[in-house]
Amino acid sequence: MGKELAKTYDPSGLEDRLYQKWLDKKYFHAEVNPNKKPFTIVIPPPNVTGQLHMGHALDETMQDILIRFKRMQGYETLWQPGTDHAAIATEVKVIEKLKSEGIDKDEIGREEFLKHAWAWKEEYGGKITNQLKKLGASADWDRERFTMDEGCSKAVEEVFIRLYEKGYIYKGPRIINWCPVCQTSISDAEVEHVDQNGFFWHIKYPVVGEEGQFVEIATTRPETMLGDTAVAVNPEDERYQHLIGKTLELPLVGRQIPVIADSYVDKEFGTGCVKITPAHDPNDFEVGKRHNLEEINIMNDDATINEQGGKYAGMDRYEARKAIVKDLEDLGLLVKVVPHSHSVGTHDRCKTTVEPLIKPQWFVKMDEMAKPAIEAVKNGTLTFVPERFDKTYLNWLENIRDWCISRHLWWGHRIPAYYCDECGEIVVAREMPKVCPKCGCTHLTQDEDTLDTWFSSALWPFSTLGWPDKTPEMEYFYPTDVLVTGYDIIFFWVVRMVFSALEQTGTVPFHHVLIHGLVRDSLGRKMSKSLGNGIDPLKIIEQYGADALRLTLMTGNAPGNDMRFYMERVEASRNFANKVWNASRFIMMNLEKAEVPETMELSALTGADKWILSKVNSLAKEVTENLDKYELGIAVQKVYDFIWEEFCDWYIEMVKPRLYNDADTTKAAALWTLKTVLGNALKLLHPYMPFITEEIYCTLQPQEESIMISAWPEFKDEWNFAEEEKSVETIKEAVRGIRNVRTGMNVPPSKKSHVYVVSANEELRGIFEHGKVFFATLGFASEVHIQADRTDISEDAVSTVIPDAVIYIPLAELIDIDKEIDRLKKEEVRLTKELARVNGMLGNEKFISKAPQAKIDEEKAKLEKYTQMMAQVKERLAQLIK
RNA sequence: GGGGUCUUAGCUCAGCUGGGAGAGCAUCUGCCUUACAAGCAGAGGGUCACAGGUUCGAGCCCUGUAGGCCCCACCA
Repeated sequence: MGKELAKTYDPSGLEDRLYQKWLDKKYFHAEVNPNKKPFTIVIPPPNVTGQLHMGHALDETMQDILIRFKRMQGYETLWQPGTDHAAIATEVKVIEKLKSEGIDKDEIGREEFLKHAWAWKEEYGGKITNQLKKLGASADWDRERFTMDEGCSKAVEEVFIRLYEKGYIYKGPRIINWCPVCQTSISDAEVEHVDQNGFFWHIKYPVVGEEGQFVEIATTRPETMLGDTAVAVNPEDERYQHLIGKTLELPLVGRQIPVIADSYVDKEFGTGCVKITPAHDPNDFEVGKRHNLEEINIMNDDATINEQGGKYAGMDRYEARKAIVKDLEDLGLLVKVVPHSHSVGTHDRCKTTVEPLIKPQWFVKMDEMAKPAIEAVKNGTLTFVPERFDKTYLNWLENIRDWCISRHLWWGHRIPAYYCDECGEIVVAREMPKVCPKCGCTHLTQDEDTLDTWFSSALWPFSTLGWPDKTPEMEYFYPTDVLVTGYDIIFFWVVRMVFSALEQTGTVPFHHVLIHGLVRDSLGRKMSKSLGNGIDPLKIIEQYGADALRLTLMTGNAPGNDMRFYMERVEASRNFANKVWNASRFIMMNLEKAEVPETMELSALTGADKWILSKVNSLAKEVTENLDKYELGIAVQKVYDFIWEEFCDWYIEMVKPRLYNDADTTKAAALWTLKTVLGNALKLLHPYMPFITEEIYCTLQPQEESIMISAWPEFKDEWNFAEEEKSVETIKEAVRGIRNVRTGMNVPPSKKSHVYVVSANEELRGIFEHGKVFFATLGFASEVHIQADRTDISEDAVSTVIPDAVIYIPLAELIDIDKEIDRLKKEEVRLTKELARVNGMLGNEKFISKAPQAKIDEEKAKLEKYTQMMAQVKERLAQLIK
């Protein structure tokens, strides 16, 4: 084709073009194909109105790597994409937008509001998926889904009805977490506990009928006293036995409340007397149930005090607190105020302090469904990678409480429950019933609330495949293979998908859960909007390319750990891309100048060719093994090292003399090897760096359509050359020795020197004889002599010792005998240490009797090697010192 | 209160089932060698937090200590 590659790698322009090509060719599209094995991943659906951040970039990159790897291996790979309606987040955004236009949500009403919300979704919904495309994500966009599309909504309805009919969904007044700002209930998982410095207010409640007698309680929330219906003490508490059963007068309110005994009270904490407010505290709620206490709700939905609060009605909860404390103080009932740090529940989205309130809500009963989900991990049907996260999962499930699924929102799946206007009968059904089955009334009203976002995302692995219908996709692609997500979402999502899938489909939704950590900023801080320290993946892509970003995200950190993101690492990745680019450019330049045979007799290859071929062969094996174990970072590190060190720094340099000499009979072999090894290395790199590898691969082999659909390299026995690998390693060691000596003496590359390799080992001399050319090109030798003894070598030659050989470099005018002796003595010290270690091991009877034979043999071989090298060093020293 | 995790080179981090301490960046020394200065060739730099234990052998396993981070939990 003769297409020239630019001198430096420039990803801009190239990436969009290649992505479009892949789309046009439908490479991402998966179809049910009985002739192939399926491999499926469902994307954790990003919020439909969201914006791509580094966390997504990491998550999607990992999935794309696995998908591309499996696709090349010949699997029918489905990466199922889609987005989540993100109930609260989206609703809040829409409300804000309407507000800015002067429109009030409540004025326009539900129907009109939803029109605006859908319009918003249409406008911004495509944004994040387009951003995923910039990353190179090879998801099957033809199958894109949305949690509120028809199919997913049908699945939601189906599950709700099934669970209701089974008795797993119930409605009841319970104390729930209420967000006064978002004006909705939220689940336990959405409550974030934050430590706050508050106060302990000690307050006296007078004992009725006993003038001057008080009970001292301590509270962090004095305003809730308006709803107190008892004071509790521990039944074992000697101090307060006489109080149990007595009646107190609630200050400011005047209500008479009993002193009750309940073991919930901790004798050691506070005063040992606890005010009980069943309507505004989850614990007190439980106590209240046990003692049949009245539940007095003192708050409105916006956390202002209601008419139950008497003179405080209308005040905000914090205003009321101030006023109440002040009034108590005036009455002389405030004993003291003690600073106290405690954890306060806040809404994870808006950070508002949650108000526990009693409200009728819908719940999912968890105890029964949790069991098989626990079992699935315990018996290995479902595994976490890394393994330690199964503890997080199990810990949550084993302590799970019923799941509050109703939300006082409009944007979401409306609860399919209908109430009879006459008798209040609840009917759960797919459609509004015509008549009430109980009283025959024809007026029913649908429940106003919608479902928790996670209720629909819990069904995502199968709702996207067509469930509850028995679709071919469900048959073929389900259960999915692996779920990739962050550890921060195990409770919210992973757990709920697992128990939902087990309940509805009878199987786990995926076999493995690959967990990753958070991407932090360079100082280790969480990237956040409020800190303004977020790094925009799209900006990085624009500047350095998606490949560089992807490589950065995949290197330098262990699975499941958080990583720090800093620009130096992106630059390092970009530099690697450039390295790959230039090596390929070099190879293509040479390929243009000569004919390269399609196939090559392996016997025509030189030792160096066989060495690198053998290396890339075992690399393919290792990388495949690592990828199979989800060791994505280790795998790419190996490819990186191979390409940069072995292939570029050694093989390409070794092969240059052959390329520059048209008379060289092995030139074709060199070209064939360069092309073959590069091709395989590119394939191994492709899942990580899809764009650059595609561009090079198709330029290198214009007859190939795409690297994406090329076959993944497999280990081949006939490419395994153990002997050549060893020989080349020996030569490399010798060359390194020569370079070392020369650099140590500040000899510039321009100054060539003779090199004498002296070895009594005939086989070794043979190897060096073959490697002569490498001493010349890589070791700056003008002449190379391989010989069995020191004949013709001047006394003042510099030397270096390698196993079974000594290399001499005569540099008479440069030699500094003292420096030379120093270097040899350093080597002597090193060898002495090594010998001591090896002798220590081999001299230890217990080592000999207990260590594996292979290890013993290894150490014996080392002993021999070091002994021999030591003899050479000593001999050389003797020559110099005499 | 429970659980998890971390402490390894100046910085950021790897180190798979225990068998001679690694990378990137930074630093120092040479090189504009016709693929690449976003590069090449070298060098320096670590009692692997501390204390015990198991083992022939521990950065890796066990126990404890100190410090950091995270998650869960109803201390009013």
